[in-house]
Amino acid sequence: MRLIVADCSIEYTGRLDTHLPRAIRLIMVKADGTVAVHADGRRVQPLNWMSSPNKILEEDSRWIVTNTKCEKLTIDFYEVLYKAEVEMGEEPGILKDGVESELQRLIAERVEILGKGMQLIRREHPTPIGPADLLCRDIEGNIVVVEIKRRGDIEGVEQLTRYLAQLRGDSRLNGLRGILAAQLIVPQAKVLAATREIECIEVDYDELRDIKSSDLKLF
Amino acid sequence: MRLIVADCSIEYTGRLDTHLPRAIRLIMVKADGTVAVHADGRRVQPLNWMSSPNKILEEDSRWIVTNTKCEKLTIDFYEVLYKAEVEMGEEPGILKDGVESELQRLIAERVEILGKGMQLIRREHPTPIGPADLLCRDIEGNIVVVEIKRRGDIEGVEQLTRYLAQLRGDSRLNGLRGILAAQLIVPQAKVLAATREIECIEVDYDELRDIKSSDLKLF
DNA sequence: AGTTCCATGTCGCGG
DNA sequence: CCGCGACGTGGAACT
Repeated sequence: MRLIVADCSIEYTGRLDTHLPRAIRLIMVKADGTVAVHADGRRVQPLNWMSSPNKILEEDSRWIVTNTKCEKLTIDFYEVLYKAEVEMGEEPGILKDGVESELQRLIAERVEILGKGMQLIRREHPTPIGPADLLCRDIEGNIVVVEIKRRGDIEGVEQLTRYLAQLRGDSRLNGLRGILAAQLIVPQAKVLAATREIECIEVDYDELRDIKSSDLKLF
Repeated sequence: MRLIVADCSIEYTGRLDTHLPRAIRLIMVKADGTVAVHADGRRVQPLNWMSSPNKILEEDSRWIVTNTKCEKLTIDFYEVLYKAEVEMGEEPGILKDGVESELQRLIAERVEILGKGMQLIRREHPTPIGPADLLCRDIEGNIVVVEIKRRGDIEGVEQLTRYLAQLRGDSRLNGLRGILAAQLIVPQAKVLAATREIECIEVDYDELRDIKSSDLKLF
């Protein structure tokens, strides 16, 4: 990784056009050629960037970074204040715990928490408007569409409603109903869900993990 | 801004939990205390971060960054390879050209592309749930709500649906209908829009600009 | 402070 | 490579 602190002005042309007036900024060049420009302000994100794969043309006082999608980043240098090059090696990667995909996996492995006798048919059931998280069959043989969210809000209810409307066009799916499962379901979502006969189930993440691990111990 | 390149491992606990195994990374501390951790990989975004306002407790080989929302970032240092502190001054700010607001302006000046005889009533028509992009009157005298997006997806259809539902409560607006206008409209959005009798219109940005400029030449 | 909505969203996964 | 959806979405504008 190369780090350059410089007095510079910058133009970007591509998905839109941007201009950064002359000022001091940090320019980060990653091992793969990714370029990011950071100011010292409150922003976490860079002001400008160019993802790899790209090409960096370095002239005396001007860099021109281009990619195949006709995007162009032009950096004009007035003065370079600091420069450093560091070998950083491979990034082993970030481990995340508590995201939706994990919640979905945990629930899919323990669908009984959604109702006695509930059986998983499939995950990511495809529909023309996107995949439904879980498709299950309840103890009475009805098909149940399950939408899983870390935080259940109105958007989650809307999403599930769309899947239900779509799947109700499929005559095989009689007695179709929906369940919104989330760690937390906001009151507004519960109210909206009630008007659409969608069941709301709040699941405890840690408890869920315990159920799963005790389950694994049994077999 | 402080720049630190170090062999470190990092934990984040807050909205979720993350773990970064020991490796060499860049730690950026901005003037206001914002902390960002970058690897040398393809990512433009930091692996971990803590926005200001926050508190940084610096011990010998461990930093603990906390904020008022009970988020915590813990950095364990094994070796510091590079350290720098730079004064960068004020960021004058980035100027952007070609974002949705501009697309809205272009369409507002040429609403006939949305239908023969279409007339603009107003931009940013206020509703209790946010402003509708354009309010128009079609050749038959019906009110048309227009939602403008650079990319039209399901969320855009939902947004427009909410405005329509809201405005249909207003009895003056008989024959109300909706148009989703975007540079690109994804198939799923078209499917959903069709079920709600929302018209989808794809507009070409450059063409739109040409129409506008030729329009200007005429007068 | 709370809400809404845009974004060069970015990122990762699956087809 | 594209399509799709989550994201610690971030960030700005407005109430």
